[in-house]
Amino acid sequence: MPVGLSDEELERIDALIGMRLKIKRGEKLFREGDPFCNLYAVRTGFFKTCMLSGGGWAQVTGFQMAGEIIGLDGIVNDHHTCSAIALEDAEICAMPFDRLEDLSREVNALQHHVHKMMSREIVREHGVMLLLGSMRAEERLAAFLLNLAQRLNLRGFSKSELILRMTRQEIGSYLGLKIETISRTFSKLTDDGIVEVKQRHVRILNLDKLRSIINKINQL
Amino acid sequence: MPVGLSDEELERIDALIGMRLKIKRGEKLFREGDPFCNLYAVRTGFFKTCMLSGGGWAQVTGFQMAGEIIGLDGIVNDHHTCSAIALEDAEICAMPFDRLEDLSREVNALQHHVHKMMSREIVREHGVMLLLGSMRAEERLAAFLLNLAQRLNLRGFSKSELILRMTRQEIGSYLGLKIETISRTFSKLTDDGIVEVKQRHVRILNLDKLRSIINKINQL
DNA sequence: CGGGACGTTGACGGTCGTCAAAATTAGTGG
DNA sequence: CCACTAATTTTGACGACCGTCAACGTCCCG
Repeated sequence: MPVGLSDEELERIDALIGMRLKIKRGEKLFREGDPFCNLYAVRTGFFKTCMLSGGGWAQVTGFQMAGEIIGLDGIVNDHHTCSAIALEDAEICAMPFDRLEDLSREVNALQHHVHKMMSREIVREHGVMLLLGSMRAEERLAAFLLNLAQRLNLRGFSKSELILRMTRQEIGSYLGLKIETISRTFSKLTDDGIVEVKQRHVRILNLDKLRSIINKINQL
Repeated sequence: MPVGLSDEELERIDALIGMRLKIKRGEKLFREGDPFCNLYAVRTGFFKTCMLSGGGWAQVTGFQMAGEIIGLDGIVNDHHTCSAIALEDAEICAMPFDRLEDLSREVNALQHHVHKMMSREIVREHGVMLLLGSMRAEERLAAFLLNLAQRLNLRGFSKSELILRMTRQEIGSYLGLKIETISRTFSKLTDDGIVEVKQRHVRILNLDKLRSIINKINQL
C-alpha cells in the first residue's frame, strides 16, 4: 500500500479489510459462477486460480502468494469466471468491492492503487501469453522457476531455494504442458546441474544458466 | 457507456474524450517504453497490440476494434509495456488518464465502468491463456474466427462474413502458431467445407461445424 | 502394512515447426 | 497501364518436440 496517507485514511482502509478468513488446504475461496462481492488479499498461504475449459478440464490461470490479490475477474459480470483454491492452509482478507469503490472515490492514493493492481494483472497475463505462445518446455519451466524465486525473494525468502506448493499437474496446466513433460524437463535441468530437485523442494544451483535458458531466444 | 447519467455528467465525460486522433495504417499509437498518459478508445479502424519477447521478436497480445480500449497495460508502471499499431486507417479518442481518475471519483457510474473495462480485459486474457495452453491448431483458429465474427456481429456486421485486417503472421503470433500452420489450417477448414477463404476475406459456411471443433474438447 | 495420490521413465506417434520452393498478391516506378 | 520487385501466402518434405500410453517407483496417510 502506498505511503503518504493520513492516519484517518489509513484507519478507514484498515476498517475496510477487517474481515479475515482462514482457508484450509484444498478449500475453495470461490468457484466459477459464484456471485462477486469481494476482492481477496492473500495474507499467508498459497492459492491457484483455475477455470474450466468446456469439458470439465481445468486450466490453471495463476498462482498467488502473500500480498497478492484474487478476484479481479469477477468485476465485469458480477460473478466469478474462475475458481480460487488454497494450495496450503491460508489466511486471507476479504474486501467488499462496493465499499472499496466508495472509499477509493475519497482517497486518491487508494483509487490509483486499485488501478495499478488491475493493470499489473493485465501485464502479468501478457507475460504468460508470451510464454505460452512462443517458448518451449525448458524455457517455460525456467521462466516459471525464476518468477517464483523472484516473488519469494521479495518476501524475504531465499532466492535460490524454494518449495513448490503445487503439483506437477498444476505446473503443467499453467505452462500448457503435460505432467510427463514437466517431469522430464525437471530431470534435464537436474542433469545439466542447474537445479537440484527433491520432490517439491527445488534448489537453484546455477542462476545464470537458468536465466540463459530464457535468453536463448535472444540469439535467434 | 452505461445509462442513467445526468446531462451534466455526460457533458463532462464528453469533454474528457474530446481529443480525437487519426492514425494511418502501420503507424504506432504508442510503443513499449513510451510514457503512459492516455487510454485510447478505438472509434474506427483496427489495431493490434504486441510486445517484444527479448530478442526483437514480437508477440501479438490482442486485436482491438471499434469501441474497445487500448493502453491499460501502462497504468502500473507509468509507461507502456507493449506497442499499439493500426492495421488500417483508424480514428481514436485519447483520454488523459489522470483526468479520467479525477472524473471517476465524482461519477460513480464512470468509476464502475472503468473497473469493468479492466476486469473484462483480465477475463479476455484468461480465455487466451486457455486457448494457448490447451487447444490444438484447428481449435485455436476456430476459436479465433468465432470470436472475431461475434465481435463484428455485435457491431452490426454479418456474422458469417468477415475481412481479416491482420496478416497470417499476426494471427499466428497471437495464436502461438507459425504462419505455415495457419495457412494449412485454413486450407483444412476450407476442404472440410466449413469456411471459404479468399485472401483476407473469410466466409463462414457452417457455423455449427466451426463451433463443434472447439467443443470436441468436451468429448474427452 | 497397504492403498492411493503423485512423480518418473521409456517407447512410440502425432502435431506442429523448419526449410525450401512455388504461387499469388501488393507495391513501385517508368 | 504495365513491368518488375518485394511481400505474403501456399504447399510439400522432413524432423523435433511434446503428447500419449504404459509401467514402475515413491511418498503419504490411514
